[in-house]
Amino acid sequence: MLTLTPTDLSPRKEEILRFAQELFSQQGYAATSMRDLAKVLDIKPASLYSHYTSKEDMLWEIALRGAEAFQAGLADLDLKQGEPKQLMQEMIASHVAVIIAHKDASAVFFKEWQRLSEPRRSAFAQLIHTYEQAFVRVIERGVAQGVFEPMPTKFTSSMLLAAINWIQHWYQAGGSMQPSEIAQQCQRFLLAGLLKL
Amino acid sequence: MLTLTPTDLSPRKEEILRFAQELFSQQGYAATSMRDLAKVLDIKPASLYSHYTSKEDMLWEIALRGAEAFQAGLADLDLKQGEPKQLMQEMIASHVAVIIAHKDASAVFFKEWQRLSEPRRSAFAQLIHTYEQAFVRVIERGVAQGVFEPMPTKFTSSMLLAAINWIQHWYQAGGSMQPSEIAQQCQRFLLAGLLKL
DNA sequence: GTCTATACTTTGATAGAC
DNA sequence: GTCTATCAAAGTATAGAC
Repeated sequence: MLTLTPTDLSPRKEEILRFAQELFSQQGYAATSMRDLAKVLDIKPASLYSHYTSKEDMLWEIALRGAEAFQAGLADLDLKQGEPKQLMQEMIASHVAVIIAHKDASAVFFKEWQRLSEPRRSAFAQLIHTYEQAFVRVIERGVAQGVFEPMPTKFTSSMLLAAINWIQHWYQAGGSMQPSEIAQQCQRFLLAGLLKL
Repeated sequence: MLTLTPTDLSPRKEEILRFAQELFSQQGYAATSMRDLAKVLDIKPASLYSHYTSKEDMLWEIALRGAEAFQAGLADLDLKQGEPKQLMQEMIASHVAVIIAHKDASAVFFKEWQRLSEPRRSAFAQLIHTYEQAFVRVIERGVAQGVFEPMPTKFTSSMLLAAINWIQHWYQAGGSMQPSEIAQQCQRFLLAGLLKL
């Protein structure tokens, strides 16, 4: 059976995972070798296998942690009852915050999970789908209430998330825009596309 | 010296490139082997080298063709003088049209070019930058004219393009939305984020 | 937890015949 | 333009000592 929640790891495993995340995020999973990873950790490649049984196990662990972070961001929101406009603002803010706080894991959540082999790949696609559905539902509710413009809701929802996801490969801590300003600009730009004129 | 425009290719080279595009787009460049490519072409791996001297040469050729397609889409527009709102609508329509007409090359233009080695990688980054600058300039002009909302123009421009780029990995010919409807929805959603209220 | 040593596989690429 | 045959390098992973 497939476990869909991250595992508690020893400090050393955590440390290795942090470097793995960074490399997978920067160069891509397929283009990152165990030798590359060993080099940045300054150990021999074989030593990695005392901690993880395979490269894919690392990818899987990183992906699960990413998924959990995004889910957790929505956990405090009242997705069923909240007023769509306000709720969507909060969801956007949460999504931005997770990307900034977990930049490397986010890259795996967005892209690199596709390198997982079955059945993990399909299971993970399902986790992503569930997360995205939360956005679709709120947009649907906003349209139904006449607060949002009529629109293809799945299409728009995915486009909105893709717009925010771009922040992942642009953001650098210490850049010219503060996280709060980034979130604000996302809200302004994206809400405008949803709201009725 | 580095040539920055695509080469005229023999029919056979074109055919090989079409399959290479498809695999690079679907699985990623790094995760696609020459053996994979040979298999879909139903030839032996070694035969590929009668046409291309390396795997990276294919990637380079595909990337250049992608860049040319996006550039060409803007060629007929009066980027310097056009009225920003109208112009941006046309630029969005062009960008969408190129993605749909060159789905696989677009994936390379958006992502896989990063696997190029230097100096090609840097040269290509410059091509992309130039293309994106056209969007930035028009947005800047719109803000200056008071037609668009005040905003961080580079940030917004990149976010806007990222939103459209998502279409690349979503679009399937014969899907529920027609290309014209897709372009229309992009224009509606994204222009709203630019225009002054 | 890391090492040395190594097995085995996959990969990009070349040489030369047809 | 494709084949067979082959290589060297790089890849993932294992065994067993310290």
